[in-house]
Amino acid sequence: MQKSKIRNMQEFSALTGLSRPTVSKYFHDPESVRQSTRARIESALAEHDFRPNIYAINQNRSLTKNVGIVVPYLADPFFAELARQIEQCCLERGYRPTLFSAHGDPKLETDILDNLRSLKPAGVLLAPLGRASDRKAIEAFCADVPTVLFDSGIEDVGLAFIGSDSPQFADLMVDYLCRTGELPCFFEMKTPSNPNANRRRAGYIAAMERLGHVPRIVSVPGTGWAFEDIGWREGIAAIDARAFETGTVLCSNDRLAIGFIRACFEKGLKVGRESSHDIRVAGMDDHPLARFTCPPLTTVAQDYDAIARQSVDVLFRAVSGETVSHEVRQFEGRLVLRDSA
Amino acid sequence: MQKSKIRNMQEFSALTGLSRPTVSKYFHDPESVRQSTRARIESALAEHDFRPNIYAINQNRSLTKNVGIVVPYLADPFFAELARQIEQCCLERGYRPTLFSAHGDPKLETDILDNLRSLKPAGVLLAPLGRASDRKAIEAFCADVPTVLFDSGIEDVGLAFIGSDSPQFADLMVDYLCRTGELPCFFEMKTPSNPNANRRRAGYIAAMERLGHVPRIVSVPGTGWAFEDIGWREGIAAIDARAFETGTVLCSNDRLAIGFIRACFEKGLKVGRESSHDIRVAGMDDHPLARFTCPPLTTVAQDYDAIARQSVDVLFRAVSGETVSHEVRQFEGRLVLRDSA
DNA sequence: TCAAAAACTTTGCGCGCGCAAAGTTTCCAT
DNA sequence: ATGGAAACTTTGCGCGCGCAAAGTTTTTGA
Repeated sequence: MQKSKIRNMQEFSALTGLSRPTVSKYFHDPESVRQSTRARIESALAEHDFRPNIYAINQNRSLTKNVGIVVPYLADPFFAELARQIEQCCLERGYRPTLFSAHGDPKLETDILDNLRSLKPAGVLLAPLGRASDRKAIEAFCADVPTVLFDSGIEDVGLAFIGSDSPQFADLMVDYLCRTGELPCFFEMKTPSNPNANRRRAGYIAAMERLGHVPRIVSVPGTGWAFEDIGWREGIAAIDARAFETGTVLCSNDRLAIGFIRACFEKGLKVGRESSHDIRVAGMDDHPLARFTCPPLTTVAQDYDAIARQSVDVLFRAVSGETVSHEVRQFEGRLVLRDSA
Repeated sequence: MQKSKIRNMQEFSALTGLSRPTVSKYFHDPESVRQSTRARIESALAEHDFRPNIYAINQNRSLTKNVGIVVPYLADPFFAELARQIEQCCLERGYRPTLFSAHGDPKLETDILDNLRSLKPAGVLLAPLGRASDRKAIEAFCADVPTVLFDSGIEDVGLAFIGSDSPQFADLMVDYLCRTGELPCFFEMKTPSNPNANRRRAGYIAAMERLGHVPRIVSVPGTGWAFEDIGWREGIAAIDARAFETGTVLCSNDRLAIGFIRACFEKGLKVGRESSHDIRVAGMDDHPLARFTCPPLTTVAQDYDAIARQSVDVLFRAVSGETVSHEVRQFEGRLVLRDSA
């Protein structure tokens, strides 16, 4: 396999003695050419190591193997992990995923969608920013490109919405917390960046009322995606202000909880479920690091695997011609009992 | 701005009454066409909302605005954050970054590089997997495409290496720990995935010897990128085996430390620098979540911003014609004193 | 005012490849 | 052997756009 200056398929095909389209056919499916032809190509390949230009391929293909994956904030380990699993699913099925992060910026999200059109993707998996998203832009995009929304849905937009059953998450945890100790207060950002926060609050309220309790919500200021920081700073402020009427705090998500646990630590509040502890703290998501707080965080686990697998599944079913009516699939959460609550 | 079926620049230029190349010129630089021409294009644009296909552009451009960013494992918040900053730097300079993660897989890393050639990037910023990388593939790639290595270098490969001064990291922390308490043991993975681990161990050994102490290294088994998990499980095992000869543990990186702190918590060891505590724990990196352990983690901060900025800077200097001799820039770490040590 | 210079626009070709239709070879049953 | 289908290969054109050279218009200077 020597260094070579093969610039394109034409040049490569020349030194096999075959025509370019035949070689092209081989690259599309090695089995589709005669055995003798295949051997000639592969021996040439062994010496010259040519690879077709993937973007030129996709420019002309009627159906490409490209898949776009868009998440709102990739530096959030939750999305990083989910994106990773989705990428793997796509690769396993022989597709070419490309990952994009909106970095929390609606403008960037729209730009990404615009660029994605140029990629001519077979389909797109999109976790929208949520409230901040340019809804019209997303609708327009979904009308043009087969798109599955995941994590956060927009009513009747896209082929499907695959995510978690946010109210059920809250319900599950509220039920557990009420059964086992003091009633939970709900700790959240007043203007949350992540899109499921409102549904979680609603779920909390509904669950509390169902059990005959008065919801107690502590909404704190803060914008952006530095949730741990907000959980910490505003957690301290809330503790100082005696904002929590009970000794149990349900955080809107694990990252907030991670920050809040540090706040408790600093204020000398011992977190845990034993009666010797001062406060119980729970989160939601089963963030990759939720197992590593001290004490480890009790939370409701998102089914990463099911969301990834199902999203990819629905997308490829639709792409391969199956007519799919707008499907909504919200996986239930699983209570993960650790020591924090 | 009505929905339109403009498929390409030709169609678009037709309804402005101009030729396609003129419109192309406009998209390349709106100032480069006559004011009256520009007005015509922009009014047409207002009605039909056309955007050139970015991949078709890059197929033909002699110098594209594409930049490839490759990291070894994107679900690691350290790389996610570094990649995010690099992306921002590229965007600010009018380039189009595309992010790739090797997901810890050398084969995937090579595939990514091969695909990157098709993108015809102006340049690539690559944080290699390290020892696991296919060194030849990387060398060959760097010979063809202007590439800056960051985080982890390969001798004399690429335009430059921009990273951190790993030995200095260890030196800084060892010095601090020795000054303020018991001598530090070094806690690391025997076969680490992340590439700087060996240099950190070497730095630890050198620093200890410089200060006249005997290095004490605890190397634990474990593969892959679930460092917290390894730090936790193997941390417990090491504590049980009384592997640490002193009450101070310097972890090879923050993620390991996060796991190890949980191990301490479970074993009832109070982590902290006061004499009332049982053990001091320190890390390296200033991982995004290092501030949120309990107690917050004392560590050596990588200069994310400098690494991102400098990498992008060197790359674009080289891309814009400046001849750059292989530059190595290793930023010093900054001691971040928190409460864990 | 008018020719030369500058600024701008258009023509024609190429990038690397997919695709359909046309041409060729191979295979098999008769 | 032979005709015809099946399998395979080639021809010709198109994708959406950049680029250089050629053509056109506008600006400049004496």
